[in-house]
Amino acid sequence: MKFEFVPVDYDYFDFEGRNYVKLVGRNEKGKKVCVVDSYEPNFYVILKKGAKPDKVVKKIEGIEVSKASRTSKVLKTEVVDKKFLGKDVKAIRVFVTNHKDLHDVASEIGDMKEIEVRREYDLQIISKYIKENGVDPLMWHSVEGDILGVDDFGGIADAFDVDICVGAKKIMKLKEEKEFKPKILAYDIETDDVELGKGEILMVSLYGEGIKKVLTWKKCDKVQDYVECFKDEGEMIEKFVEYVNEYDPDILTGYFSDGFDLPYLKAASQKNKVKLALGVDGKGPTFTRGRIPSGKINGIVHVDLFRFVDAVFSQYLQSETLSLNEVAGELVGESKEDFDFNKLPHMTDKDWYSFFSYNLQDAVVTFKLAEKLWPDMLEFSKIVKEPLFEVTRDRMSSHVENYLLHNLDRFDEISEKRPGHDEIGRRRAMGKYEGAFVFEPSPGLYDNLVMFDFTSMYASVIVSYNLSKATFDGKDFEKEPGFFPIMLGEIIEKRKTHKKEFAKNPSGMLRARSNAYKLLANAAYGYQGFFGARYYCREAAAATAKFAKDNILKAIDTIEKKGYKIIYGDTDSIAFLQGDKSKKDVLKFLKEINADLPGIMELDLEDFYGRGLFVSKRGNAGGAKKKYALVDSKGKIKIRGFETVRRDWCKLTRHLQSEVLSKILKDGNEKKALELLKKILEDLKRRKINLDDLMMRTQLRRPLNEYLAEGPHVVAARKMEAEGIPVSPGMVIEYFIGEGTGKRVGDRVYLPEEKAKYDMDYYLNNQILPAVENIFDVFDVSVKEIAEGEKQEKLF
DNA sequence: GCGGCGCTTATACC
DNA sequence: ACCGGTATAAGCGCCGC
Repeated sequence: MKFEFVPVDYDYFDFEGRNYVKLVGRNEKGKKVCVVDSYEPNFYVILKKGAKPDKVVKKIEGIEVSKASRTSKVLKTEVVDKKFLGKDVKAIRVFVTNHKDLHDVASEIGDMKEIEVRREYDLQIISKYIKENGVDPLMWHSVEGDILGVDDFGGIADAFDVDICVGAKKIMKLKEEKEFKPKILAYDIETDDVELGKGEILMVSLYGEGIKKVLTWKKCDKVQDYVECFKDEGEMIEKFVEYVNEYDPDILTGYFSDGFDLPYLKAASQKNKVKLALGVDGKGPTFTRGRIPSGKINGIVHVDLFRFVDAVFSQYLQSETLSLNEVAGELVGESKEDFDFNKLPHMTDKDWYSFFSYNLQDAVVTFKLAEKLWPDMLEFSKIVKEPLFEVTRDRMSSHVENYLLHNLDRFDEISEKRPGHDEIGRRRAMGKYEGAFVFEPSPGLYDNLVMFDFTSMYASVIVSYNLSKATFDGKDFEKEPGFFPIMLGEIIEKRKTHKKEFAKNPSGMLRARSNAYKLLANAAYGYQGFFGARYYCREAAAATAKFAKDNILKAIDTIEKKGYKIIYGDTDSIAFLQGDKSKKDVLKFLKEINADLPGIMELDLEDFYGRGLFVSKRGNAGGAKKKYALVDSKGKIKIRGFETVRRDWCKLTRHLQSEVLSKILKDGNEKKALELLKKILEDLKRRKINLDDLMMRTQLRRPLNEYLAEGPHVVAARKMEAEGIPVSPGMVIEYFIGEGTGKRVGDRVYLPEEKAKYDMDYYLNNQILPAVENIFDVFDVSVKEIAEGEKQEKLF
């Protein structure tokens, strides 16, 4: 039979000692299809320059490796002309019966004087399959094959709960790009104890197209039509499984579900002795080990949206935490409902109804977030050619590496290996190299600023100067363009093209595509300096930073020589005074600068700004770097580095400072800002400030026992633990400073629920004054004196 | 008991 | 451990007096 097919989930299995890849996806009719394809595991033995392959081939062909469960042997060899790190090499491609034994066979070959290195025995089988067979994730293919019968592959067709199971004869990518819309199902659980296995699952919500349910066993009124009630936890879980199977999703998604919902469900199903048969194989989820366990379900892609957001988007989001509420609020404009978990021990009927509603809303929000992020997941998957499961969990370094890996064949390149433990140790011990240039500004309020910035500076430096592992000869970087800079150049080019297309014809797909290329370009520099990278090259990373620095310094010099006054600059941006020049003059000058820039490097106009404020460092006379505020021609204010944008300062401070900056930038003087400050000082002293505005929020970044210094947030976290609230790394700890006698700030730490008077002096001297002091200093206004004055007035 | 200072820690910028 | 270096600043904790 022949049909169209889009692979969504990739897996492999062994049959009679050989590897087969199992693809699960949809056909053109929307049916769930499993396609079994054969795969020939192989790796390369790269020969030394001038070495003859014959002797090596002979040794290799006789190799057999016996393990407890199977014997793996070399099936065939091919002598091939390839490239390795840009150099022509002769290599022997070694085909082995089982992928899992590649490493052992490679070791068995051992060191022969003819052999330079062995490579590609350390790649994932699925990655190699995609790379060699070209069956790319989420792309439409035409498949020719036979429906599998009960006798094929030990009867796997029967074991899989899919519409059709086919043994592939031929799989070809379709020429035209066709849309694929996955069936997404979102879920969320609520428990009475957040610690895994300790509590019970009170309810499970499901939300997708045509499904909207809360399953529970706690409260059986038929008040909300979407609530279904069951006899116990086990029965509820069984029904959850049934609904998932019935809905037959491509994607089952949760938020933090790798770390919470799915493992909790698994533990609860074991406790209740019910099957969590979510997979098409009728089996429960498995958890791959790693820093964070990943929950895998056979034939369905389990997507933990938190992982994807955390790994790929977090640095570009405004959200101060990656909670579902904040992230969904920012990305889909929808937020969660409120529920007070303190009510749990004594729930009224009404409390239960609002709890159900809350639980449902979480699944709804998760579903909407999944729909919103779908174009991004899809594009990342298509671009780096890795399955959805991996793509939604990989960090940017892996994305860069996968992009390289899946494009190596165009360059005839054999893949470099992953660094081993010792190599990683050596790389990490190397220490830092010199990085970016930051211009020290003179504190002051400036009118009419121009900001230039280099587009994708580090990436364009890598391309323009050909900086990479394969183009480094130990001393200099070669002229002949290497595959890394070439690919990066393509990435930058594609980003440009898709950005333009998007501007002309906006769509979620184009936005996501353009964005994915942008993120890849931005991560390429860090990748070469990352100790875990296959194509790690410290010299390339250091040279990138150095050439970037040379270029910004040269541009600054050019701009200065033209008669402009430089105000600020950081890494790839330069701010200077427009002076008496017209915007047209500035743009003409920009063109002149661009004409002299090397390679693909490009200086761009970032914007014109009406005013800009720069302050001094605390205690020191020098100008503070990475701290400034600008206002553009539309009156939009851009604040960088100030306490306003730091989540570890209380709201009162942040709001006040933001208002102060805004007034100063808009009015051009400090008068109104000063009035505002006085009002807040007054409110603070009259104890009129809301406690919520005084809450401090600091992230716990390691387990409590690993702290050498006990900062206020660590004290707060210990208090929480003492009260039975579990704390863990990553949590944002909330507390306020109240009155007390202790010497340390930490001695006066109170949790939000604790009853205490706020420490007026602390909030005055450690929050408000420090945040506005340097700003008013620019106008020679001493806020210390003003605060003192207020005190005097009050006394009299 | 207190001020100074180095160190630890969190968070931001690009 | 899961992309890099540069920078600000608070608060702890130890030292010397």
